[in-house]
Amino acid sequence: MAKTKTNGQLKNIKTLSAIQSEVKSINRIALSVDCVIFGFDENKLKVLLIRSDLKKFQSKWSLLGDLVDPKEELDSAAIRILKQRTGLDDVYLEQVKTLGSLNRHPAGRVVTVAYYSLINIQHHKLQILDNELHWHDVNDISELAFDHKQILDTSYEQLQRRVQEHPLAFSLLPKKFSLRELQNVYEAILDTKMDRRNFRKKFFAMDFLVDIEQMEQDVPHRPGKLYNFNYNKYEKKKKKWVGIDF
Amino acid sequence: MAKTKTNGQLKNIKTLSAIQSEVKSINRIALSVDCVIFGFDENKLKVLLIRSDLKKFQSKWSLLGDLVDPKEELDSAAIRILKQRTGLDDVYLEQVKTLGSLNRHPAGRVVTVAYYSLINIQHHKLQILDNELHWHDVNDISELAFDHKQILDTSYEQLQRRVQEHPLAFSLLPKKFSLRELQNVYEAILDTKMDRRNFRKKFFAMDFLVDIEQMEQDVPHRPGKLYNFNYNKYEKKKKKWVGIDF
DNA sequence: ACTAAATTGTGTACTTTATACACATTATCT
DNA sequence: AGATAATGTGTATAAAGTACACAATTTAGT
Repeated sequence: MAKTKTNGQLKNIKTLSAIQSEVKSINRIALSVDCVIFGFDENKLKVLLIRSDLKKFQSKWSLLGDLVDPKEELDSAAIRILKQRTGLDDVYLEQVKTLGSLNRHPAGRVVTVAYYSLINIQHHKLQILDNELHWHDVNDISELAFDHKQILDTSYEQLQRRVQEHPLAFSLLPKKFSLRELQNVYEAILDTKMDRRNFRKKFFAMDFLVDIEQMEQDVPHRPGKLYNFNYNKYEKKKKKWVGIDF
Repeated sequence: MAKTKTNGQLKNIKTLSAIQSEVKSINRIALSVDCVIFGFDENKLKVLLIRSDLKKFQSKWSLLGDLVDPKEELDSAAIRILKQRTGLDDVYLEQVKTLGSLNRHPAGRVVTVAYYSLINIQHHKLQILDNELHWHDVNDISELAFDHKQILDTSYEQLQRRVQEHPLAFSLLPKKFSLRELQNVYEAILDTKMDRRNFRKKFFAMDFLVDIEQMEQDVPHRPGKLYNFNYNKYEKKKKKWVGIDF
C-alpha cells in the first residue's frame, strides 16, 4: 500500500490498482443484516424473534438476520429476510446502525447492518407457521443472543424518536383504524399515557386523517369511527423543522 | 448451507460450523469508513475534502475514508482517519448510515460506513499542510467522487436534525464563545436567520451556559461576554421527549 | 477628543400551542 | 331494562414562541 508521510499527514496517492488489490485481498469481512421486526398486538409493542440455532447461545432468542451476499444490495438483504420470515414484502423499513465489534459473533468477524421494520400483525398473522418464531413484548426482553439486545435497544430508541416526528405509527395498524387504536399505538411505543381529548384535537388539527364513514365492528361497546391516513397530503404539507429544544 | 422449507418459511437450522464456513468463505466484502468532517469558519459551515486519487474521478473532491482492517473496530477506523487527517483525536463523532450499492466503487464491491464529525477549525488550523486537503463551504458543493455527495447530504440532514435536539453546536466552537458566535453556528447549520433577543432568551432559560466573566478580545466593536457550555448540567437535566409533531 | 460605525444587552405585548378536565351519547351484554 | 364500556365533544388556563426598539459599549477614523 503506497503511502508517504509529510509532517505526520498521509498523502492520498493510492492508485486504483492498489485499491483493487486491497479490496480483493484477504482484507474483507463478512457482512450480515439483522432486522428488528416490530408489530402491535394486544395493545403492546411486539418484536419478532427466533430461537437461536447456535450452541453458544442455546435457548436464547435472536433477531432475524442473515449474511449479505457479495452480489446483494443491503436493503435487498433486509427485504429478503422480511419476506422469508413474514411473507410480507411491502413493509416500512429503516436502517438503524452498523455494529462491528471484533468479538460480536462466535463464527468470526461479522459486521452487521441493523434495520428495523414496522408491520401490521393482522396482515400476516397466518404466516408464522415456523414454531421457532414468536412475537415478544418489547418491554419483556432482558437478554438476546449476540449483541442483539443492544440492536433492539437502539432500534427502539430510534423508533420512539422518529414516531414523534414522522407518521410511522400507521404502519403498525390496518389501513382503517379508530382513533383509540391509533392512540394505543402511540402509548405503547412511547410507554406513556396521553389525554384522549387532546390526542384527538391534535390529529384532527393536523388534518391528515380521512373519515371513511365506517364504524368499528365487533367491539363490545359503542363503536368508533374509522379513518385512513392521507400520506399524499402529509407529503405536501409536512413541516421542515422547528427550533432548538434540548 | 443447510436450509429446509416449510410452507415457504425458512427453518433456522444452521450450525455454527456452517456459519463459520460461510463467514470464512468468499462470502466476504470489503468495508470502508468515510468521514464527513464538519467545521465552522467565516460564519459558514465547512466540510473537509481531499482531491480524489482515482483517475475515474479525476479532479473531483471526496470525503476522507479508508478500508477497515478485519481486526479493526469501525469506530476505531473513523478515529484513525480523523487523527491522520486533522491531527485531532478528541472529536465529536457519529455514525450516519451504511451504503452498499453494488457499483458504488470502481475497485469492486465496497460497503462503506459513513460517519460525520464536528471539529473546531481553530484548534487544528495549523495542521492541514497537505495541499490536497481543503475546507469547502457545504452549500457550494455540487458534485463529489463516488456516492460521497449522497453521504454528505444525508450527514448534513442528520446534523440539522440533531443539532436542534442535542448540544452539538458547541463542538464546532472554541470552549469559550460569545452568544453571537453560537447563534452564527446555528444560523449556518440550519441555513436560517434567528431573532437575537429570542435566541438569547432561549439559551439563558435552558441554563446550561456558564458566564466565565471574560469578554471577547480583538473585535472591532463592543465585545460580548464569553460563555462555556456545562455538559454535566445538561446530562442531568436533559429532556426525555416531547410530543407528536409532524 | 470627537464622531461614526458596529455590535452588545435588555423587556414587553401578543400569538400560538399545550394541558387539564366532565358529561351526555351509543352501543353491547346479561 | 339496566349495567357496562367506550365514544364524542369544548373551554379555561398555562406555557412557549414570536415580533419588535433603544440605550450602552467599544473600536476606527479623523
